[in-house]
Amino acid sequence: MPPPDDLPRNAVLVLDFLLAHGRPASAYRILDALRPRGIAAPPTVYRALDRLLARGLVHRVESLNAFVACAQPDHGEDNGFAICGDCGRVAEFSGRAVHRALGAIAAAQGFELAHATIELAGRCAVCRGGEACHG
Amino acid sequence: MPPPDDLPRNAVLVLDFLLAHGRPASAYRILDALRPRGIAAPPTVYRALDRLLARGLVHRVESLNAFVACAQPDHGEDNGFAICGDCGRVAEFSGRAVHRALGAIAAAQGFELAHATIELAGRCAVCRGGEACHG
DNA sequence: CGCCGGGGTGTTATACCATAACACAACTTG
DNA sequence: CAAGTTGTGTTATGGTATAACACCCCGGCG
Repeated sequence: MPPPDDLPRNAVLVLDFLLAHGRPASAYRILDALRPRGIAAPPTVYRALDRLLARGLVHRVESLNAFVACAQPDHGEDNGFAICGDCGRVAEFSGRAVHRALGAIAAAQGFELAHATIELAGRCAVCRGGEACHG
Repeated sequence: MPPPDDLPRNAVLVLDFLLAHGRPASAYRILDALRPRGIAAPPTVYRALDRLLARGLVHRVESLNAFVACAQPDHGEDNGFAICGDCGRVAEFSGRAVHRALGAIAAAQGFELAHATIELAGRCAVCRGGEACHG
């Protein structure tokens, strides 16, 4: 199931930008960044994001309405993000253990779990260290 | 810290609607419902929601960009929602155990956890039962 | 009384997030 | 070539959220 590297041109542009960006970016932020590279309208960005999401190369961060490149495309479906309120970076963790626990909670209510969204807000180790974080 | 019942008029209108509605509603959905009651513009709804969120009487469902009344305002900060993809209802669970686990995961990365967002997508027991769920 | 201040509200305008709908070019397959 | 599929470009629109400003009500206080 993992991604064969036959991505269309626009998807590559978007993925490269997100990887370089190193933190979540909104679709319109991506659009602005890629205008010089020939991307002119929102649907182009969203189409590229759809492909990348489908392959697990990018994740959506619900609480930010934003998207982030996945550093390790080999993990499962259910990921968590620790979102630093100071610098905006996210640390991703593959929440398999958490997922199991949540699956049990859901099952106890007769709920059939398809996908879990787990997002942690707080401050990352760098920002806690006292340094301003402008990276 | 729990809510003394001195809510402003508009907050009461919004909360009553959400309680009656029984599932998440977007701010604009709320606005439409309350237009006959004299609410005319988005900021009015968002102000009421801000109050209700601050008191824990309402929760935001990130993955739906929507809001839902909290049936048991006595639980903690970190809640989970099990969101049925068929009928749109959510079951809320107070994820204290989950929160502890997530806190440990975050701490292992030096992350200071302020708030956890946990949302499960899937199908609820009613909809799994085969009945169409139009409630 | 006259003044001030704060909270809640109303209103307009605007920014940001996301997608529908249609047209077109490139490619491949029969 | 005709037909189908995939990626793309473009326009227009709908849904979500907030900034900025004006107003009213009410309570305190000189």
